[in-house]
Formats: sequence, structure tokens, C-alpha cells
Amino acid sequence: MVLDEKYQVLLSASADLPEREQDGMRLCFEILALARSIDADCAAKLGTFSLSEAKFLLLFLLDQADKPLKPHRLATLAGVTRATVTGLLDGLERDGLVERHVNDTDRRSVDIALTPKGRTVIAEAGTVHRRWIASLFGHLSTADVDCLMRLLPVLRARLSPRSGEFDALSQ
Amino acid sequence: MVLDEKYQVLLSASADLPEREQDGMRLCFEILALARSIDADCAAKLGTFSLSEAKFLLLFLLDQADKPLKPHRLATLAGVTRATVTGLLDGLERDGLVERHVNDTDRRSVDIALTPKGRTVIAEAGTVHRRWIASLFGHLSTADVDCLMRLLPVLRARLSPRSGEFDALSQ
DNA sequence: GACAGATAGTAAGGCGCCTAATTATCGTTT
DNA sequence: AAACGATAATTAGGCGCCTTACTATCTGTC
Repeated sequence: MVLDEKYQVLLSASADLPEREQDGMRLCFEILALARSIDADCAAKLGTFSLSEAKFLLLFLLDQADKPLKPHRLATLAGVTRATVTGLLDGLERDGLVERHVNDTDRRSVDIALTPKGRTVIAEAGTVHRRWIASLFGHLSTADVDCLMRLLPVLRARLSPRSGEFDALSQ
Repeated sequence: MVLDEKYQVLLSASADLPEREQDGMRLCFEILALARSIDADCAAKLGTFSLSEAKFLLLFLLDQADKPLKPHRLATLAGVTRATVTGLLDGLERDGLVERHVNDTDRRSVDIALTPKGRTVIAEAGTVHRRWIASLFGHLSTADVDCLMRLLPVLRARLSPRSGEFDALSQ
């Protein structure tokens, strides 16, 4: 399994760095490449339902909540902006998976509800998705899982901590 | 360091699965979250030069080649389509970092060359980028690095390859 | 009761990526 | 020389995401 050409060019341009730092770069590229592979796999799986990952997530959240949710709430849960949710809902509504209901008590606000068709689709796609994701790393040994479960959160924590707190403030 | 809410909802909806598979899911989410953090960090670094990651990469490739390249070649190296390269070059050309030169021997083809300004920008941005990426994982122990360097390529190899011609091996 | 400020949702426009179609050119074949 | 298919780049249009307005509505205070 070979890294993308772009990563190899980046690496070869840093052949003068200490071994240690080159390993760090390689590691970084491995993680990025792995995440992209996972995303591509997921997109392919969901593509058979004509769903993007983002749309799948909205349907999933609505299904889990088991009641209508407001776009604002969906945006918070999904980790995207309200504007993005508007666009995704446009598509889901067009495809008849979701309905917008005006809210009587606060007329700025809208309730998003699954249609029967939406409920069917998310039930099927959810099953496929769950099986796929749960099986992804099923072949790892316990020791390997432990190693990764220990290291990955540490790595993530060392990056700019912006992801946690600042997002809340920025909106 | 806590995972995004969307991941927690996905996890809590799978609380009935065997521990082993839940760990797999958590691992998957950790990797995705880490890759996104890295991307966000990188984008922030390059943003100070008004460069996206994709544009940075094109400039970098041109600088490394040390001679004009054709869009086709850039697309191959960068791992995107030629159409995407066209769009990126439009922006780079608009910003005066790059020039399109018609090729006399084959007039279908175009040579993409860095401008002096482009050369300056990529020199600065490249230095920053290199330092940043090399320092990312500098705090890991040798054992940890070894562990990751062993596991990550294996994980990646088990996913459906990008060429996407088979599904039989994955299950 | 009116008005300032917060809040909900949307619109507009940009970016990076894609696929499919188009235009121009090249090489080969007949 | 004409015609064909291959190739280079671009265009057109779509998607998902963003930020930055904007509209409508609500709410608390004077």
C-alpha cells in the first residue's frame, strides 16, 4: 500500500530533515490517507441510497430523536452551520425524505420531520452503515486496539484545541 | 478530548453491539476526527498566505519540479482531475502566482510556470508548512511511532482501494 | 406600546471537488 | 488529403461546505 504521489513528493522534499521528523510526516500522511479511504468507502456505501454522508447524518439524527427537530438543533448535532443544514434539507425535502412544518408557537422556527419514506430509507441505510463501520476494524488484535485507542486521542488533543471550545463562540 | 456530538449519537445508537465492535467504531471516529483536525490546522496555516491546501500543493509541485508543468501532469501528481486543476489554476493565475504559456510544439497543451511572486510565496509557505507538519508528531515516543507506522498502513490496505474494482476481498 | 437586540431560517456567493460534454489539436490510417 | 480516434484543456453544472448578509420574528426594557 503506497501513499499518494503528492505525499511522496512532499516527503522527498524533506529528505534533509532528521529521521524522526520524517517519520512524523509519514505518520501524518498515513492518517490523512486512511481517513480519506474511510470517507470514500462510506460515501460509496451511502451512494447506493442516493445519500451523502451529511444527508445520512441528518436523517439518522431525526430518526434517533424520534420526533421533529429544528434546523438549529440539527446543525449543532451535525457540527455544521445552519446555512449548510438549509441546503441539505432542501435536497432531502425534494427527495421526499423530510418535511418542513411551520411552528405555531414561534413562527421564525420550523420543525423538520421524517416522512414515511424517509423513515424507511434511514432504517435501511442505517443498518448498512452500522454493519460497515462496526466491521471496519474488526480484524485488529486487542493489543493493537488498545494502542490506537491510547494514541489517537492524545494526538488529536495536541493539535490546535480550537475544535472543542471556540466553535461554540464563533456562532 | 471529546468526540463530536454526531459521533456520540452514532455510538450511543450502537450500544447493543459487542464491545469489540464499539471499540472499532470509536477508533474509526478518532481517526476521522484527527484527520479533520489536521486539515483544519493546515488550512489555517496556509490561510495566512491566502492559499488553500490544493493551491499550495500545485505551487509546491511546480517549485519542486523547477520547471513548467502541464495541467495534466499537475492533476496526476496532485491526485485530482484536470478539471479541478483548471479551476485552481484560474485562481492562482488571477492572484499572479502562476502563468499559462502556450506550448509551440503542441498547441493543445499549456505550460504552467511560477511567477517570481509565486516563487516567493511558495518559498515562505513551504517553510511554514514543512515546519508545522514535521513538528506535529514530534512528541511521540519511538515505540508509539513504530506502533502507528505498523498499524495505519495495514488499516488502510484493508479498506476498498481507490481503484474500486473489487468488493469481494473486503468481506 | 415601541424599540433595540437576540434569534431562526434563508439567500448569495465562494471554494474545492466531481462528471460529462465541448473545443481544439494531434497522429494515424486509408 | 480526408477522416478517424486519441488527447489536452476547458466549460457547464452539481454537491457539500463555508462565511456574510438579510428577513422575519420574538423578547426584554424603557
